[in-house]
Amino acid sequence: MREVLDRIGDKWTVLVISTLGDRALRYSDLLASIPGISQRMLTLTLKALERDGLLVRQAYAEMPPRVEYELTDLGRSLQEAVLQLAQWAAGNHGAVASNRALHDRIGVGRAKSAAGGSRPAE
Amino acid sequence: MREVLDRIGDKWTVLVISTLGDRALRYSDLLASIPGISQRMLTLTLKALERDGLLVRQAYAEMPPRVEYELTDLGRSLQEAVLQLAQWAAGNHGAVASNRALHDRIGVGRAKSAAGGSRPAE
DNA sequence: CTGAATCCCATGGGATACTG
DNA sequence: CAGTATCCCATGGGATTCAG
Repeated sequence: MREVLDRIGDKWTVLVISTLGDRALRYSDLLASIPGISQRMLTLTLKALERDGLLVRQAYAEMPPRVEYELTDLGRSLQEAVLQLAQWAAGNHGAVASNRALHDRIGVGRAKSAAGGSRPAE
Repeated sequence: MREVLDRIGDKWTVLVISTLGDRALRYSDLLASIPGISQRMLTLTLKALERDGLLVRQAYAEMPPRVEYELTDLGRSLQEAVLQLAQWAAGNHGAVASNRALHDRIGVGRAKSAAGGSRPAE
């Protein structure tokens, strides 16, 4: 459990995994598709993922050079689990937001049930 | 997607969520059940989770004081998604470890297939 | 285009001590 | 017991620059 967190706990890892669907993407594609990520973080994240066998790096000796990254079967299996979280987020971030707003407005103590705010969507 | 990560991306949040099963736990229980967490981090994490309606805090005016934390329905729905990850970790951390070992030993470039190392378990 | 290397600062988070 | 407050350092990570 602790191990998965040292792997997933890093947000960039999750973003790369979820961005990399079933298709292979180039370095520059990933850089553009993940808003806010820096070259440094993308490179480090890709290396770590390749090291763990979650994705493979394919370099083509062309001009200009082209490098593609693609999830392995192992990586895709992790992606599925990650997608569960994404779906949860999509379905419940509204409830979370309203709970937060209520909690902040009322102050600590009385935020018991925000009109179904604490009930999951899915 | 980015929002879920600012919530899940923090390892302590995930550990608290997964530790808090269907039962309510006291502050000291959580502190003991989550190896490595500090008082500070536990407190901050609990506050954030309560704020978002993922758990409720129940204080009993006794001596000595007792405070229990329990997941809300919303929190439990998130926990299910988190458990998917935990199961993935349990089933595949071996494959990840062998991939990593192979990658480190061989050096970059040739770690193609570690005897099924890149194939998911579940 | 795909990186590697360096600089440097913000913050995450541990240790410790104090309070209700 | 259940926190809160403070100190303080390690690291995460952005910006920038250089290289193949």
